Formats: sequence, structure tokens, C-alpha cells
Amino acid sequence: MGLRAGLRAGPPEGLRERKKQLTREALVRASLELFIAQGYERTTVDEIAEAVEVSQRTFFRYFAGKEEVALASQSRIEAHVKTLMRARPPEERPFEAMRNAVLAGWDSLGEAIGESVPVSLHMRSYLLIESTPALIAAHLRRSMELEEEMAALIAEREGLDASDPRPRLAVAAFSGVMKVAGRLWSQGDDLSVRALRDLMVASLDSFGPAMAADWRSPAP
Amino acid sequence: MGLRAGLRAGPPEGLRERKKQLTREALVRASLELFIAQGYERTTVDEIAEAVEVSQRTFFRYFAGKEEVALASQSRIEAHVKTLMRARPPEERPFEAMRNAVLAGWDSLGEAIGESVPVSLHMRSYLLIESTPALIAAHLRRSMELEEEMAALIAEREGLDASDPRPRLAVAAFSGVMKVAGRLWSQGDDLSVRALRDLMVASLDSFGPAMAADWRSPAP
DNA sequence: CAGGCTAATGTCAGCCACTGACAGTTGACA
DNA sequence: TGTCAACTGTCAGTGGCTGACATTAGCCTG
Repeated sequence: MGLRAGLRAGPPEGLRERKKQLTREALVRASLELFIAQGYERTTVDEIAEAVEVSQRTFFRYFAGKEEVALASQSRIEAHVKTLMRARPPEERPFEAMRNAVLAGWDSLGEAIGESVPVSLHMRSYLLIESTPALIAAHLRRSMELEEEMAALIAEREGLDASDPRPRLAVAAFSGVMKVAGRLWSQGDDLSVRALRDLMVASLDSFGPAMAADWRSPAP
Repeated sequence: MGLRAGLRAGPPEGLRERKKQLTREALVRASLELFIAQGYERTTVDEIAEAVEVSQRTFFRYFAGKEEVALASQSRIEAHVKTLMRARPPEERPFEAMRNAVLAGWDSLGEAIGESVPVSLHMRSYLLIESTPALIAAHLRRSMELEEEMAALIAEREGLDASDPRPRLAVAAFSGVMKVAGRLWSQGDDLSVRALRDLMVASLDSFGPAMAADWRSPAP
């Protein structure tokens, strides 16, 4: 131990492991670039494999399907947010904790997705997802799983029984708001991370009013 | 005109149109029965086509894909709810109108899905969807489209600009609650329509408290 | 009611995502 | 260094889905 110098998180286990990591990252990068350049459907797995110089079979040993590689960098963020959520101080109320975890997640985007996928590529891949029906579907399913984990986390934080529906309701509302923000962002023209973050904050802030107020009376 | 007697809604245009309708219904029925009996993935399109005695190619002329036929009876309900939503009196607030439209939709399930698909078959198909990852994904995507239409409807009702995010936020929250209710239902053991309806009402009723209350203090 | 028009269907060939089986290659480690 | 296990490539096959073209069958007009 302690032999290696200048590395941060996970020390590469050996040559084999390092090569695998490299192949994986190359596949993600090549996939995203091809998807963005020519569209998701119009890109075949053979093309991706060829670009990375591996066989098609190898591609499928790294990813369960074409969808998975398209959502790969998105998954990194979700994992990151989950970690941050677990680290939230227990005094924070559920909504507050989720809000802080998500915002902190986007503020540290770079660390979340690693060096192999530049931030701008990641953002364009997000855009790709939002504009490709097959990927929208896959993404929503993954989000549902995330929601369930978040609800379980919150139930634990608050000391509630697993059957209590309130955490699930709160999480459903929260991620509904996030989805609206994501959609607004993808339809706007400022594709920066900052713009997305601002939209998230704005959507969260107008959620309360949106639920309570009488929209027909002139705004307060 | 006026020659035909004793028919209700859409007068069958002729023999050709009637046969198409019949084929379509037979495909939906056979699909659902096969899916339920042996699972969605383990059922091939060839099997379905064979059961109805049409070619595989014909199947794909009626449905864009295997997913679509699995969601067919679900789609009927969504269309029905949309209609009911449009008929809601304008005095109702958005949440109220959505709630009433959805509940009324389930109360008139029979009329919505027609005779070709019995209610119990429909409910089991709903269960199938909730337990099949590929169908969950497809269903969530369709729900998203429904949400957008609902938001547009509400924006119009309330006389709001299309860019106002509040209708979208309200709809997102509402359908988040509905999804939770659907999930609770599919995981319970009472698979009746009544049970689903009750869960929807219960979820809607506990939504307010779930958002506002301090869950840690003993319930009021 | 014959015959042409057109919509609906069947047949065939082919693409692409994905998988199992088997063989070859290459790090790991005694 | 040689053995083992992990990783990769090749091949053959299944199933969803599509375009092109031929065939059938309701429809409509004279």
C-alpha cells in the first residue's frame, strides 16, 4: 500500500482494470459524439464498436444496450446526487434536502462525470435525450427508480415506516418539478449548466405559488 | 342518411371499416391474453399474428410496435380522461378539475375501453405494464405527453400564456401523485378498480399534508 | 352486375439490436 | 515460466421492424 502517488479516488487495481476503464470511457465518448453528430437512431452499434476498434460483442459486454450507453453520463450524476443526499444534515426537511443535494450535484458536475466526458458534451447528450423518444422513455424509467431510492432514503431520515406514502408523494412532486425545469431548459436557447440550475431554482420557487394561488387574480 | 337504425355512437362506415375494427380488437385481445399468460418478452409478434390469423406484416400496419398494442387499452382511458377534462366546468380550479376528470374516467371505465376488452383483462394488463420494465418506460413517456396536453388545456382554461410554467408544475405534481397511487395499487393485493380509485383519492388527500407538515411531530 | 379503382393484406428480403456458444488471447499470480 | 481466469473475437441465430411488390377484396360507377 501507499506505493502509488498522485491519484485521488479509486486506485486502478492493475493493468487489466485500467484497460477496461479506458475501453468503457472510449465507448461512452464515441457513442455520445456519434449520437450527437448523426442522431441516436441513425447510429448503429457496429459503428460505435468500429470507432473504438472493438467487436460489437464487446460493446454489449460493457453495456446492456444502446440506451444504456446514451444514459451513461446521466447515470453518473444520479449516483452523485444520491451520495450527496445521504450526506445532507438530518435537520433539513425532505424538500430542502433534495433541493440542496440536486443543486450541489450540478455545482460539482465536473467531479461527477469525470474527465473522459467534457461538460459541454454531457450537456449536449442531455439535450439529445430530451429530444429522442426512445431515450426519453428510458430516462423516465431510470428516474422512477431514483425516485424510489430517494423516497426510501427520506423515509429513513424521518424515521418513517416503509409503507408510509408521504415520502413517495414528496419525491414525486419534487422530481416532477425537476422534470419541468429540465424540459424548459432543453427548449430554451441557453444550454449552459448555469441556465439549467437557474431554471431549477426558479421552478422550485414557483412551485408553492403554483399549487396554492388563484392564478386568475392578478399576481400579488 | 338516416337509413341505419338502432346504433349508438360511431356508425360503422361499411363492411371494410367494420372488419378493420374487428381485426384491431382481436389483435389487442389476443396480445393482452398472451402477454398475461406467458409474459411480455416471451411473447413474439409472430405468435400474436398467428393467434389472430393475420400476417406479421399486418400486425405492424395496425400497431407501430409491440409496446403500442400492450398500451392500447390504457390509451383509451387517457383519451377518455382528456375528453372529460375538456368538459369540466370552468369554475373548477386546476387540481379540482383534474381530480374530477380522472375519477370520473375510472368510474366510467367500461364505456372507455369498450366491450372488446373486459374490465378484468384491462386491469391485469395494467398490472402487466407496471411489472414490465420496457412497458413502464413506454408508459411513462406516454404519460409525459398526456401531461403536456393537460397543461396546455389548463393554461387555456385559466387564460394563461403558454410560456407560464405554473400549469406544467401543477400537472407534474398531480400526475406524480397518480403514479404513486398506481404503484401502490399494483403492489397491493386488491386488484379491483374500486381499490385503485380509493388509493387515488387517498393519495390526493394526503398530498397537501405530505408537502406541508412536519412529519416528525406526532400526527395531528 | 361487370369491371375498374383503391384500400387492405400477404410474401419476401433485409437491417439492426441483442444473445449464446465456443475459441483465442492476454493480464495475474504462484 | 507456466497455469489459471478474465477478457475479447467470431459465428450463428432470434426477434422486432421496414420497404417493395404482388395479390386479394370491398367499393363505386355506368
